[in-house]
Amino acid sequence: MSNDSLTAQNENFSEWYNQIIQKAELADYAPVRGCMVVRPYGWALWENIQQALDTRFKATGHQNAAFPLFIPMSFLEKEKEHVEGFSPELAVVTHGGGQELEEPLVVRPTSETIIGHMYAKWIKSYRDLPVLINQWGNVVRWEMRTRLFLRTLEFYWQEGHTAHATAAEAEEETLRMLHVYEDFAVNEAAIPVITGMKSETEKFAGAVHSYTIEGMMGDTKALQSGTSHNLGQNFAKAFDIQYLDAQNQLQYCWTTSWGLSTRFVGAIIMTHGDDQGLVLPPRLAPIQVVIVPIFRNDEEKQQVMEYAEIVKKALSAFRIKLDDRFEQTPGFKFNDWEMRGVPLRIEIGPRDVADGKVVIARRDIPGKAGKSFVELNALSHTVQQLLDELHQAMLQKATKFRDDHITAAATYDDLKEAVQNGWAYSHWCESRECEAKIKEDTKATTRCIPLSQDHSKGTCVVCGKETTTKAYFAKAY
RNA sequence: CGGGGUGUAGCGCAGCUGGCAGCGCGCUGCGUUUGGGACGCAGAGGUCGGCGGUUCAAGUCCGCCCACCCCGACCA
Repeated sequence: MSNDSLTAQNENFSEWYNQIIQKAELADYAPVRGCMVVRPYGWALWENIQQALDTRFKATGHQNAAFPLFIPMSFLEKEKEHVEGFSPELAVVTHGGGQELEEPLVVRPTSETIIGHMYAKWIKSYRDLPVLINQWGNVVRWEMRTRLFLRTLEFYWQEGHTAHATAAEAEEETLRMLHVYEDFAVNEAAIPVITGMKSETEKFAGAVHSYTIEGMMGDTKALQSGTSHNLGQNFAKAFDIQYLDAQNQLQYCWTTSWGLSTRFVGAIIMTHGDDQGLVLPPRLAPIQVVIVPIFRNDEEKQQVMEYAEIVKKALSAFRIKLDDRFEQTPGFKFNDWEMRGVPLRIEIGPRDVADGKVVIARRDIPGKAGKSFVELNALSHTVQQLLDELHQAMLQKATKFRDDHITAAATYDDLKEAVQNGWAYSHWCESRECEAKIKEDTKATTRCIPLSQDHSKGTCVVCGKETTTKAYFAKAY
């Protein structure tokens, strides 16, 4: 909307991020501290994320359902680690209908407890298992410091909750959904992520262990972009989720939970954005192709608009918008749509009408270099091809950026240096003490113990103890 | 909760030793424009964060309060 220059550079990254969100009209601040208003353009992006995930959930046998926003306080208190983890950030309702409530209600920070309570009623036999349910909804966590999309008091997400007959099945499910998130991130959002396990200190409150997809943002900080938890029998025991097995023996279930939130919108912004603004991954972009008509007089306007309608029809398989704002100049629109991250722009002027062609400009390649002429009859095919190329190019660029900023740090000095502007990948003895020392000295935390690693022998980067485990260390959002 | 900062038009800001409330962008109307952020003319838009004090006179000086932002602590 204005010609203020933006720079996606380290010292300005935070400012850049906020400006992009405002200017691209993704979200706005609500009149309540820490609360976010998601605007239509931002919500359209979220809806595409929802759809991409939902398709994958259905394909893996999950069903959607809805559980209440309010949870009795006593439910939260049933799982010890869970309540300890969440109590500082709970919003509590004490009054309803003008009267004080007998028992305070918690606005759900997550739904393990109430869903666990229901599962206990629903599950009686091994024949009832597995239960595979997902919920789309909103949750509230009273965070001290907030950032749009990344950490807000209220956020939108999906939370999957499953119950299984055996530990092995639960673990299988936990990893299956982790890989669903990985597949989504890579193949829909063009965000390369590292899949791994969270350390004991970083895991979900109440989980046996937690997995994460970890992404590197444009300022090299890490973002936990989705998580999958193996809850073991912790919640089954707290909520009496039991079943009779084939030998008529009463058994506790094994449960999992997994979630991905509107935080992922922040991941998209911070992974792909550039000095011009947003760059949206083609498969999730609310508008994949925008048509900008160019004309000088009424006669040209009529010709160009007629032609533009034909082009629009030819591309009806895509999410397409014809920018018919006559009061704005083409140059303005070019910049406007670039800022909003639209992957492809089609320019149609009198010359193109005469030639039976259009100009297509790629968002990821600035200026003339990203423009090409395309014949009308090859248009649909070319657009599909370009969208795919764009996706691949964005994935490659982000992958290269990430790999260029990961250092295999063998010594503690190397690690301290590496986490200043990137991630360190180092041997670690898995002790809380060494983890805490790194955090104390550098503000970097263990991001994850990656699933794929060679388990070569080495010594802990902090204490020197022998280990075959490596982990990523980085500053994080 | 600690440290720092900012509150003046929708947004971004200027406003000095107190003296008629301003600028840029945006917005409305008309006209000319339109292949990389157009231009002219005419307009609309204000509880200067709030309360109190000093003064002939306060956006400006003093006191208190409030809100928001940034950096910490804390956390997805």
